Amino acid sequence: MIQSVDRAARILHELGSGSPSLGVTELASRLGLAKPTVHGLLRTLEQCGLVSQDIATGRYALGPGVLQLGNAYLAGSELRARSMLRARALAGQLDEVVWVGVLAEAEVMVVHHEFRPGDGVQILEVGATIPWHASALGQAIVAFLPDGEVDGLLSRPLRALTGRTRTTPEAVRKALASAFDKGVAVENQEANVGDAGIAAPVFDHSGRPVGSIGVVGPADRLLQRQSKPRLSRAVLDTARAISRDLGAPSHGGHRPS
Amino acid sequence: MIQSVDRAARILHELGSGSPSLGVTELASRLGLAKPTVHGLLRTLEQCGLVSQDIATGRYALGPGVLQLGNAYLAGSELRARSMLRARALAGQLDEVVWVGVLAEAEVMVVHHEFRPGDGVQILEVGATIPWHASALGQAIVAFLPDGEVDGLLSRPLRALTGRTRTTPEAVRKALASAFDKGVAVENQEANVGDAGIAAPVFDHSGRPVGSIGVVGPADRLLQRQSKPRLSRAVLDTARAISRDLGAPSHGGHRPS
DNA sequence: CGGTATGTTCGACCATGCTGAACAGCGGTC
DNA sequence: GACCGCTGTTCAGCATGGTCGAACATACCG
Repeated sequence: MIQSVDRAARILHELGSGSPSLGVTELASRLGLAKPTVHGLLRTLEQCGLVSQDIATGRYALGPGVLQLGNAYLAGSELRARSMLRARALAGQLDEVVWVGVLAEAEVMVVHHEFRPGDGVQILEVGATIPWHASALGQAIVAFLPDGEVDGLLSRPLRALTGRTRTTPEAVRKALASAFDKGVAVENQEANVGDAGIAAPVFDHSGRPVGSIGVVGPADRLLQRQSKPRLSRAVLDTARAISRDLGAPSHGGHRPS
Repeated sequence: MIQSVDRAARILHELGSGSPSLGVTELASRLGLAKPTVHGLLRTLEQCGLVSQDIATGRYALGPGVLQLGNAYLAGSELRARSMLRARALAGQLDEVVWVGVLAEAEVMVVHHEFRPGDGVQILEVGATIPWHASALGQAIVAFLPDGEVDGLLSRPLRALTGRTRTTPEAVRKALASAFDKGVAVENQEANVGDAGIAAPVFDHSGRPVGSIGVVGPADRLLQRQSKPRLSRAVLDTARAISRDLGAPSHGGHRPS
């Protein structure tokens, strides 16, 4: 581990978590480093375009270079490229919002967002992250990971976001077992009150889950007795098709129908 | 300048420019570094989530952490936050695509994209970059920068993207003078054949241009004799309103009407 | 099976990164 | 206007962390 690169990354992480800008002294305090150390790292990051300084206040913020990298990440994402058309078709077919996500540490991050056709004002959620355990997208991926990785994730704190969020490893394991058995994860108001999600994992050529695709929307609409099976089937079929596009082995990871 | 942080940033830059994934040997060659050096940097970046390795091929690619930072950059952008509603209104009023951009090195980067209402399939361009001199968004910002910064930008190569791209410092200075005089930059098929742009700068509380807002679309529609003055006025008015929202001094930077 | 090219590991060396101390500038208070 | 507190910035000495040559392990190809 190269210490100074790790420190620079932690600075970027701090600048990216909540406060739009931070001062040298504040960053030094948060990271437990000397001010000249932080200052030197910031200057280098600034020269690279990853950070910029507000001249008037002296405070630092993320720079446009990170957006450029984020965009490049999306452009290079094979999962996203291969999902987009099928996600659009799914959104049209089901008349629901469709998201594609990947696991990033203990969260699932949206890499593609297909709007519900005909809806009014919607906010693009690409780049947004949700704790994996509180979302169908996240549960769908983790359910198919190797045991060691699942254990690792379950050993970390499982934060409650609503009153319905499952936060004990036992309860989350149950949800994962169900997702594994059915091939589809269902989440009912664990991330947001009123919202639910249904998602299925997507596998790559090696048979490993690399992401998931799912619908998100009002729980009373998605989890209606007649809707849920239909939505689940459509999501699973789309996930399988994307997996095939990515070269996944037949039934690789997925439950046979 | 901290060398190892700079090297790490250059690795990210290489991974973000074209090829979706690169090997250690290829990166070492491009950067003129030893393979163990690159390997160590990649390992650290991987632990930070900014890079990930394809286990099957051994190659490295940008990781989800960069998308998270890109998203955080957008979330923290005051220019973007204060532009969004006015950009939407402008797109509705003019029935055109509206972009908001910021200068990033020698390019202008789209930080907000408002779709043309009613259009069919559109690609979100947030994060996309265009050479500043070949776009109205870029010219609108640079026209109001201090002379020293303008000179610096003009001393760099001015690449041609179409047959109409102005590439000599003299020609670009003329375009900048016109943008300065009128308060609005107009670009006719310099970035893309068939497309034009009309943009105005946005100023912050210190009176410095921090971005621009403009319309982009087919040249024959935007630059029609009756359209152009109407679009220019609406874009300029919107830019002024956003500048006021950002606390810019009255007529700060903008030309008085 | 041999050759080639890759990613990875190891350890010695020295160049770089780190930090305490000090300074410059700014805003607030009296 | 002087003083104080706090910030970002600079400097130089020192210790450590980063670099890289050499070697190795692995995979692929003919």
